[in-house]
Amino acid sequence: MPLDRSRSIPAAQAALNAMRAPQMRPRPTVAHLDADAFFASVEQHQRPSLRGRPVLVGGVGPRGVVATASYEARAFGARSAMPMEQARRLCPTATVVVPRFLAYSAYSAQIMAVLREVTEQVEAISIDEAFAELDHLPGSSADLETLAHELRARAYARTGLSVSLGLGRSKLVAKLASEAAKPGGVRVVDPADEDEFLLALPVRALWGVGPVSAARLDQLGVRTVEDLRAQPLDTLVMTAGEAAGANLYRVARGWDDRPVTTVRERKSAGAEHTFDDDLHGRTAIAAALDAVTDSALRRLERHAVAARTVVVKVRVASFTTITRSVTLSRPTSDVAALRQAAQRALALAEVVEPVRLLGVSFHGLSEHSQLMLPLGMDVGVDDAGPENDGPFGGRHAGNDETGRLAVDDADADDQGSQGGDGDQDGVDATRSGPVRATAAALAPGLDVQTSRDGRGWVVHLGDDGRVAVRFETAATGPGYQRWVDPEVEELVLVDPLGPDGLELAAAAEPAETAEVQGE
DNA sequence: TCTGGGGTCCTTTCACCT
DNA sequence: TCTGAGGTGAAAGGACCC
Repeated sequence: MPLDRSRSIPAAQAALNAMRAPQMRPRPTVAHLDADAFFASVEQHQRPSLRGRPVLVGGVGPRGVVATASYEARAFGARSAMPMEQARRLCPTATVVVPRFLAYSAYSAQIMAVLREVTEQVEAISIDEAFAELDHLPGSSADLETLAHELRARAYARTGLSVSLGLGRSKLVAKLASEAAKPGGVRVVDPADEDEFLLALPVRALWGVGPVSAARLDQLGVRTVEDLRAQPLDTLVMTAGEAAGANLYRVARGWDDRPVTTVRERKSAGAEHTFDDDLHGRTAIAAALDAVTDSALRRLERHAVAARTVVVKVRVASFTTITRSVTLSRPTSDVAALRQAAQRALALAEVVEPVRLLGVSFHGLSEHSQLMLPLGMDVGVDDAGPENDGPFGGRHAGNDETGRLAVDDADADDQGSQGGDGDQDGVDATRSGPVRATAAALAPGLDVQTSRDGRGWVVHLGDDGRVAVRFETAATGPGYQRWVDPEVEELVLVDPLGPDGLELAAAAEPAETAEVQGE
């Protein structure tokens, strides 16, 4: 993790700092925990018939991609971010399911709790990853390694999931160590062994070096961290840019003194959707934008009261992405004003091609909202006035009668949306409490229940409207499968169970860690 | 092969102000 | 009054992460 997301510094300062070695921790007290194939492992834990079998978690629509492949599926070449159709071809025996973020959040919370039992300094960096600072604990590297094994065992006991732990004297090394420990291991890198560990790694292993940077470095003949260390600062800056170049210079030397931070400020919130079929025509695109804006508003209301900038993202059929934004004069929670700003930004994009993706995100988040003044006093990028009916008086269908964002409405609207599973996105998989299943609301992997068989999950949707359901939970062992016709027999969508096999608390707010998507 | 979704951060460009 | 330098903020695009 070479890029310091938490402490942004000006580029020139970064270059200057790059030349100085920081004061490093004396012992490998930074732990990085990473759950192995997290989404797929949760599925295998809750559905015993999937254990030891290839599982693909992701979007099931024609444009879906793989969020996580189980290790069994990886053996066939399936990988994260691969188009689902391609992964299916590589691994025809794989079971494909949509993500269930409510379940993943519950497992994540348990894993994070294991870390918090030994330190308050836990930094969750995604749903399945966290740093922990252990510098308050006495003892040698061997003692810390013993503790890491214990944490691993505790996480397994509590969730049934395998996690890997890396320990180093920096976040950089700890993260790379956990990667080296996978699957299901512990790796402690002592300061004395750091160079040997780092120098052999390919540059692509470093956080912040993606395909583009790796290709540029390759042209310099830089393929390993050892190659990287041989490069002067100015060469790296010319190759990767001011900030990234300075970071590469430091990372190549193992220089990283970033603290483990427990709080992070959210900068934006939004939603986007890739359509199964491209949208044609201004009317259809504008209508679809309203729906995406509503999804984004639901996310916004979970994280902030108001936003100032609305960014619209349009990906057209040729896969070109256009973004346009509208910044209001002040943050607002006025749903109508935010929706309208999104429509204005869309107009600025002057889209002529068919549209495959629409996204809306809100920036300039604020805990406070100010009244929107009517009569064009709210100056945007273009000359359109806010056209609302006065303070909080949105004309459009808002989130409540006042048009304001309802901040107390904890939802989990996007459960199941990862992977772009078309119109099934965030449907009833997300709702608390039983919901009568309809064909449109079902997707492979969702939790269902019948009065006759109890709890199960959707394995397959038949062409005739019937649903193949396997009735099992983590507690039952592998279950039986049978066809259910929802037209004839009551089939109910239910919330997932937690790692303890108990019902999740109704309308539970997903853990903060769950909101960093992906795995 | 045909490319998701939710984010953060960086770089470049431009407008505006002093 | 004109011009340029430098700072700042917004906008847009892109790389990268999980």
